[in-house]
Amino acid sequence: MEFKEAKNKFVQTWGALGSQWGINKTMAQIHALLMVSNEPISMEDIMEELQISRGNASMNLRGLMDWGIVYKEFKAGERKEFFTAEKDLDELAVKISRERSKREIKPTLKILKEVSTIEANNSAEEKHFVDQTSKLYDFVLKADNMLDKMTEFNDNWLGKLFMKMMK
Amino acid sequence: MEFKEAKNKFVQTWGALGSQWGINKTMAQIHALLMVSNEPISMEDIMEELQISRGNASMNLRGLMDWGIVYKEFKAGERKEFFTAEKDLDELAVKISRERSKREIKPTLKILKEVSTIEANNSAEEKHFVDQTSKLYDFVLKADNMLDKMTEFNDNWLGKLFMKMMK
DNA sequence: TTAAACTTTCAAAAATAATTGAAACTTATT
DNA sequence: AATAAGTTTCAATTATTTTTGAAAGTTTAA
Repeated sequence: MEFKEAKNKFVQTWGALGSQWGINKTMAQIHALLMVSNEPISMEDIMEELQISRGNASMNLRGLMDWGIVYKEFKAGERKEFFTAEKDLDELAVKISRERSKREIKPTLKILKEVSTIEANNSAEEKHFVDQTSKLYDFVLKADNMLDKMTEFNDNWLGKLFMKMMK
Repeated sequence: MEFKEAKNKFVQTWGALGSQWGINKTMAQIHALLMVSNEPISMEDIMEELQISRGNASMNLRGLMDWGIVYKEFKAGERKEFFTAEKDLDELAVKISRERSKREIKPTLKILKEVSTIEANNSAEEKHFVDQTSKLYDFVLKADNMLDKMTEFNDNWLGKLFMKMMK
């Protein structure tokens, strides 16, 4: 396989994966492209390489910047903007999990708390509902904390020790 | 908040969350409904409660069973089929992570290996591509293994120790 | 201040994904 | 073997999400 083919395959795969994870295809593709590029890329080049419109490129780049995983760069003497992706994978994982926690897990926890604290009458049905949603609340809270700790301690001794233990 | 309202809120929330994670809304809603129900539910009841068609209910129940998180049950004397969800959350997490690994991570690793092992010429561009995709391969492999180990040891002493360490 | 270079926005169009419903299929009962 | 009870399938429809492209907005430079 030659470079161009490999690069294309990577971008396509990352894009398809994105869809399965609720991220739109183009956004994932742009990210893929920036990840494997050794230098900043202009919007023009992204449009060209992925064959997408200016509007599409603009909106998805904005989206990636909102996630904190793509940055704008300015090149001396150049008028236009260039973009780079966070290339440190540990850092990328931290940012993604922080953001997902903020956007999805925290709001879900709020709802779970609400619905699990209703006054159940003594029917088995209502008791089970309260019981199950409470368990879910605890579980999600635990998972969220764990993920947070794991990313936080990612590359320190504690994390490394854990990796060894789990081998 | 009264029971019916809470239940509805939970089902809606779980459904919305599903979409963000690449699971279709109805599938997530059916799962939610079964999770908080203390007894098996028939397809009729699911259709009624979620106001969906027979075909939709059938296909999404099938999907949930393929994930291994919903089971068919037969009630003595009853002709029709009833459904229950896996209610043990640790078990649910294990099944979901196993399945996602099989469906998404493993195929991705295969591609990453392919594209990261091309013969790079000595341009910085190609070198960076190989380097970055190799790192990505290692990272994804490590994460996949970790998740596997974590769910496997979920409720044994090692897991519990880890939880304590991370507090 | 004007014009050029570039970016953002957003309503309309296109693409994709989910849903319906009725026919085909299965299984159990008489 | 015929019928009834129930389930699955899938082409057509409907709903949702993404993309386009051109107008409006910004910034820089002469």
